[in-house]
Amino acid sequence: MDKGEVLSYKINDVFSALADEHRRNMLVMLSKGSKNVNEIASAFKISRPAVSKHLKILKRSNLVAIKKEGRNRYFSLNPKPVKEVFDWLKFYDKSWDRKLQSLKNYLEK
Amino acid sequence: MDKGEVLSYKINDVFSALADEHRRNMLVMLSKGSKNVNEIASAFKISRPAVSKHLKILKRSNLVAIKKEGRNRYFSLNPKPVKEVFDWLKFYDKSWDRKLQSLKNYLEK
DNA sequence: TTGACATGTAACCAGTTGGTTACCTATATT
DNA sequence: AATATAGGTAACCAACTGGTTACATGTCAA
Repeated sequence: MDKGEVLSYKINDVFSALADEHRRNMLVMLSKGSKNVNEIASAFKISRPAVSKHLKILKRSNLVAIKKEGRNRYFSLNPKPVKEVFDWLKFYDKSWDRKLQSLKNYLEK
Repeated sequence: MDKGEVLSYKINDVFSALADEHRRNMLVMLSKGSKNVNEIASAFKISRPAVSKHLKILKRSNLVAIKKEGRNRYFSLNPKPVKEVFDWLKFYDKSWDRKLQSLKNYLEK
């Protein structure tokens, strides 16, 4: 019912795309270089059409880009939507700089 | 089918909890102080039971904590799961420090 | 103790998700 | 031209979501 604000346009799609283990693992795969559908599918136990559906959802959220080459479709990572996620999450602390610092400490621990 | 890894336990719930505009707005509300169900519900156009459902999902993801006081239930923000989200997202860039810096620049722009 | 208030739960509905198998199209290969 | 390969689409199913209204429970107040 709620159509969302201008700034957070499509951020729903980004969050729900990330809310699945298979899709997150696909993104991790793609972070090591672009791959075609069969290369991606062979790394998972689900069927290839199921993988196609996941890739469609990742495409919808703009987390991946597609380049056609003959009969292959190469998927690659698009980091831009992640910025939106970070941008939204900053509400969690008004002193954003301090947050980044404590987060950095946390990750380095 | 996939049960998830130890480190990302429940992170699915965090992402899907964040994948709804109403729930994100509830979190923003709570970032300004704890509130009971009616205070939260009165800020939205949906019914109170619908708000209860959203709060249940936020509770499941551990993004909020509940304190009972008489017949009121006060909801407050729990920032811990957000760290898991940041932790997961760091795969996006091996040079995490640089990422934080460019992100900081982006947000300050 | 009677009633009002705060909140959760049940039953229902329509739409979406994540999986399957079967089939179609397009591009290579021989 | 015939066949193999890459990948999308359709039809189906069970489970979950997000909303509703109606009802139940627990606590405060007159």
